[in-house]
Amino acid sequence: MPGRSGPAIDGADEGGVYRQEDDYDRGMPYDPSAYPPFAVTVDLVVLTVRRHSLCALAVRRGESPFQGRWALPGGFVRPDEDLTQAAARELSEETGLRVHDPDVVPAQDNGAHLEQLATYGDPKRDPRMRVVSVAHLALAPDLPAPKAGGDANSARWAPVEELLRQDGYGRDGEQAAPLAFDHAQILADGVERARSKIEYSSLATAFCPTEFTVGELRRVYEAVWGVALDPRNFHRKVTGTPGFLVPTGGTTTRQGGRPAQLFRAGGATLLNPPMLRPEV
Amino acid sequence: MPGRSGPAIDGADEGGVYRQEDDYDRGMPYDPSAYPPFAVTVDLVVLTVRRHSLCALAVRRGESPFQGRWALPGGFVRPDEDLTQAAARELSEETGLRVHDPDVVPAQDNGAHLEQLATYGDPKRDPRMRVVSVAHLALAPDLPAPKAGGDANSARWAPVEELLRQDGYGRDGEQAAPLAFDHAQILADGVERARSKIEYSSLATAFCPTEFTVGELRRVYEAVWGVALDPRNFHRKVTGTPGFLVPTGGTTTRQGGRPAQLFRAGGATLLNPPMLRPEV
DNA sequence: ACAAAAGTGTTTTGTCTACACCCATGT
DNA sequence: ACATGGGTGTAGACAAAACACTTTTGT
Repeated sequence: MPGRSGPAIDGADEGGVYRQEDDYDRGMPYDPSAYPPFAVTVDLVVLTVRRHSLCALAVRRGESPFQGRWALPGGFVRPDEDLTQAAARELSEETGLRVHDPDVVPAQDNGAHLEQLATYGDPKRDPRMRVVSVAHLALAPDLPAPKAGGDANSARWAPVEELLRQDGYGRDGEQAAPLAFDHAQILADGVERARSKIEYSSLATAFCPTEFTVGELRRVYEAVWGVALDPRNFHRKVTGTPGFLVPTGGTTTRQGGRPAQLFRAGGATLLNPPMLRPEV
Repeated sequence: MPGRSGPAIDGADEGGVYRQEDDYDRGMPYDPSAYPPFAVTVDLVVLTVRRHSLCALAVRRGESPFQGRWALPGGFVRPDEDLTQAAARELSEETGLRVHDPDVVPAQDNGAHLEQLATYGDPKRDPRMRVVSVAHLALAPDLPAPKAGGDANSARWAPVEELLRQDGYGRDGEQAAPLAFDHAQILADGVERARSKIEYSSLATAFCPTEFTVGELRRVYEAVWGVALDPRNFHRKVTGTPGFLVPTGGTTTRQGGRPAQLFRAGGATLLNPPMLRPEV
């Protein structure tokens, strides 16, 4: 057992405050002074598709550190709630979205998809204290407008390339300074997760309203992947994948042209065969 | 903003101890009494392939709660270390394995693969206190024998089906009681991650020694997936996938039969085309 | 009439599967 | 000689890409 001097009580050289045992779960009693105090938060990567581009929800920081910079929405986990509950609460507070109930299949309640993304715990990621943040990924259909704290200037949907760009300025002169903390990394990880997951799952429907056309679903894939897809092959593939889409019987011409069939998300969550992302 | 009364200071009804703001990162100063105290740990799902079956490392708990039950190895995150560092330290302490340096490609240092799995934070998952555990997944080649704390009876490699079985007994009369805490769920998630990830990545080589044959790699896939694969097609596929395997020039007859070429892991991490897992 | 978007059919090209068959060693 | 695992060839099933072509609306 390399680097292990004995069966406990390491870390005394950091001030003797914490007992950092290797084997906490072999029987440490509850003693608040016996473990290092961490703050645990949830941060949210909320993605949607607006005007043919993949956008994320960003909130403006009002105070130091990173005052005035954009950040991902997030907040503390409360003592009595699960991580997923905390993320769902934050999501609801920021967007008014309810989270889709996994027991209700297919997802026809217009709720958002929410899943855990990854956890970020670099000791220096927050200069104020040790914060471990459990990032979550939420996918939502296009929403009216962000309404954060009543302050219209404090939250917005921004294209992810703009939020991840470290140089230059955004579309309307918005300064494109890097996101606060390690949120650029979190956002990049969330986008990558979404990009890969719509390949082999029916997740792309989470970006669509309850009823949608094949063309609208295709524009979701095109926006998330940043590629152009052949409408004919896409149509054949998506309607031929069992359980992906169920026709509602209705049609719409809201996209112009010939009336298109309306579909709802089917019960399938895993697509077989998968949607293939074109090569680079 | 449904359910939101104002721009902060919720949670006072839980005793007024913590300020559970929605927007901690908009400027809360460091005040230890201002956030709920969480313990943060890492738990490890360490997988290997032994005797044609997928095995995980389990340690015996010496004290309450769950005294005498098997659990996953784990421990506290120290105040000055990253989550990955904590997991690598625990892995080294439990197995002596070094973690493969991601800068050294291909992985020829016999190090283990280590990645973050998911985070578990149910308020009741540990009866003693609020513990948020960041689980990690480690994949290792077959190892001599576990050496945990010098006590040979306190750690073992066990087939994952045995550890996940909630009824009956193990192979050598070992009681198959459920794993402690929520570790059965964590193990199941880790196994599922490994099973899906060897499909589209070169991760399966992490179960092999530095040099290995195509047959040995095939037996890894068979053990992890629990299926039989056609040796001829597997050989063609795996040697035909660019960057997956690099021949070393040597041969071996350690499996009997005709001498087989030896390979090292190639630089590729993502396999294209992927290895296809046979249908159920 | 024309543009625009929705769908269908067909050809070509490639990959997966199944299995016949040969190769090189140990006993 | 024969068992054992390693490796190649090949034919049929199947899926994907490319694209010609028809359908149904709005203007």
